Amino acid sequence: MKKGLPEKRRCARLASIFKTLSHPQRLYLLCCLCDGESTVGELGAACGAPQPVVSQHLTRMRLEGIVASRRAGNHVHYSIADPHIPALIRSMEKISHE
Amino acid sequence: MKKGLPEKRRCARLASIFKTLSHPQRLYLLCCLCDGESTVGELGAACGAPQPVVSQHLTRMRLEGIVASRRAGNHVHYSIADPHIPALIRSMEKISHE
DNA sequence: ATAGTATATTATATAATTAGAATATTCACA
DNA sequence: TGTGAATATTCTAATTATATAATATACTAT
Repeated sequence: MKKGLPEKRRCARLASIFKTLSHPQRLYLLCCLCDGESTVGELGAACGAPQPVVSQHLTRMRLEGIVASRRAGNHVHYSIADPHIPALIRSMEKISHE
Repeated sequence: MKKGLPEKRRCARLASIFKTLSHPQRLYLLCCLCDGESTVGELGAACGAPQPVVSQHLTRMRLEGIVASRRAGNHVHYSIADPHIPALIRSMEKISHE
């Protein structure tokens, strides 16, 4: 047992974030949002998924605190909420280009 | 649709890695391994899980290419296989201390 | 060969996630 | 107020992940 290990409670929280990132479409949505905010419709077009599915994924990420939403008319704009996420995604993009 | 978005195939690969990281015990094991290689027994003691469970988690991470193993006598030493993982974990540790 | 220790595998029951379809809500505007 | 567009919610079936227990393998030393 070395120093500096995270507590197990904290591991559970971080694992939960990873779980939220562990779906290909959610990850793609997040990558899109790293370029700036988008509406649900734009995101759906970008990832080619049916609207309810996109909405479900966004809701899940919002509940996890990863993205935020604001309504403008009858569009809803989503954006990255946790400022550490883009760096995490950049770290991730260096991984195994196999 | 902006430039520089990862391909969907690549998102699937990266999401799979995230899924592997999305279990509290696996994440804890990885954090332990960031301090250097350890045997299955040491890891089991560190995270307080039964031996078969630890072994299952390690096998899964090995199949994903995240860790590697070498046998020495009847101990098996595990270590981080993908050199980008520690950076990914450090990025993650900056996230939401809630 | 036998016994003991360390690690790995398998089986199974349970729980969680996912896709897909249907429907509901919210808002703008005629 | 009523219609259409954008988004959200709910439900169900199918899939996948997990925990637990039992058992198997690999190696060392006697």
